[in-house]
Amino acid sequence: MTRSEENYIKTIFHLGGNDTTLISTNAIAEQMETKPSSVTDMARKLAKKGLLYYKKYQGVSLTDIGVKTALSIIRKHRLWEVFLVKKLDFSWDEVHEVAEQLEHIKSEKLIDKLDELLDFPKYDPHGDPIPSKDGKFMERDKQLLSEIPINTKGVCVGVKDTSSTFLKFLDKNNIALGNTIEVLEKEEFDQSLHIQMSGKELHISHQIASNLYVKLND
Amino acid sequence: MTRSEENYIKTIFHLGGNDTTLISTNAIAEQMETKPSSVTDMARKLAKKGLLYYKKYQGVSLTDIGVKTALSIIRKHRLWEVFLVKKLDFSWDEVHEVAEQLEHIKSEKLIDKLDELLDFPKYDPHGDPIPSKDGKFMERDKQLLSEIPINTKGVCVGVKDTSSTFLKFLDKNNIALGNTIEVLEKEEFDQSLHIQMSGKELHISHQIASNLYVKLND
DNA sequence: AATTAAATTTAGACAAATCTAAAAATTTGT
DNA sequence: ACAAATTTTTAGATTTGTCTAAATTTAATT
Repeated sequence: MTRSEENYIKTIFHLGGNDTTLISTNAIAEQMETKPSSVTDMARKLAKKGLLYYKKYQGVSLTDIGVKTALSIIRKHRLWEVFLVKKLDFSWDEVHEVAEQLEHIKSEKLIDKLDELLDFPKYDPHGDPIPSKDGKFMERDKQLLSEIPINTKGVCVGVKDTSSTFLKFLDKNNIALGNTIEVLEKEEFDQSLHIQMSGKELHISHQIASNLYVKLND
Repeated sequence: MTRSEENYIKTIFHLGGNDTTLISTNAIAEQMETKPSSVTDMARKLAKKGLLYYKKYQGVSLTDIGVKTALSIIRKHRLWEVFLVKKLDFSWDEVHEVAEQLEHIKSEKLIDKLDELLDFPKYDPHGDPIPSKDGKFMERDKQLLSEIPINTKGVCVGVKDTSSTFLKFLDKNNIALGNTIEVLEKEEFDQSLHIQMSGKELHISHQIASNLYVKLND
């Protein structure tokens, strides 16, 4: 598989192509910052290779092989992200770009050994699950901070927005995965939240709260 | 720089292009398993980019920028090789292929942090020197085992042939970098050697001895 | 249901990197 | 030094992945 083919497969997966829902060429083009006509060409090619189904004018969906391929690429991407953070002291807003390159390195041994070096991590630095060698992964039971009731406590386990600006903002406010958060109060007016975290009280906007995942304490 | 451009620069450097000697397009083509006409095209392109001098029908040599570029790629390649051996338990005959891919990853921070993780190694798993960030490196003072006199002792510090078959052969015979070797006797007939290593006596062919580097004890 | 709007595909072109076959330059051999 | 052999370059074609602009299909609107 070429790098370009891999990027298409990965994008289609992220757009929800793991079930039979058809993904439009337009949606893919937009996500990949390319033109719909280019997507059409590639869709044909990947369909012929058996990685996806392509219905003219309707869109594409991944075949079983396509899904397996996507999970393998995502596994590599997320393992490399863990490596960058845990072994090379990258911050979580710096890893994506480099992992985009590293995910295309072809060596099964490399990725298995990397997995071992990192002690078989289950989640990447943004809280996203890392598929196992055989393509299984557990999506964590989690909710957006903006959607949990007042006076409940949860642990911060992930981010929805993984943009550099958002992650840097979180760093600046000492919001990190693993922190325990309690919702003290919700402002009716702008849906901003008063929360307690690491002993301190904090006021955060709805925009922030709707991009932070927490796992409720059981 | 594209991956292809980087491979050309690296190959030209290895063919001796770090001085003003002109390297023929044929030699480059043979080394890279491509056609001379392809080399001509790329030579033009790289000359226009200022990475090498190209004299029609004469050959190419790297500019200062070209040499710097080559050293940067070689630095990456060798650091990744060390990583694979030291951190991921690859054997020295497995690293080349993967390092060929990893050397093209673009991130200065990545390579600097990797250098740090590995404790700033000076040599790769085959004994070849690793250029520093600013392109300096020390070629070790070494000699081929086949060329040192009888009854001298040396430490095995490198291999000339880095092919998988040769490296596997060395493994099988417990010959590794760092071992102390003493030449006991040379056979006039076939120039094979009787050596002492790790307490044991060994008989090795000229072919082996002329692909092993040793550093004489001082 | 007809027309307009939007999405998608087709057709043709382009850049990068390569190749083959023919032409040109250089080197070699006598 | 001149012809033959070798090396190198040129010219034109190919593949991959992309693009633009035009044509076609599907969806939306009244």
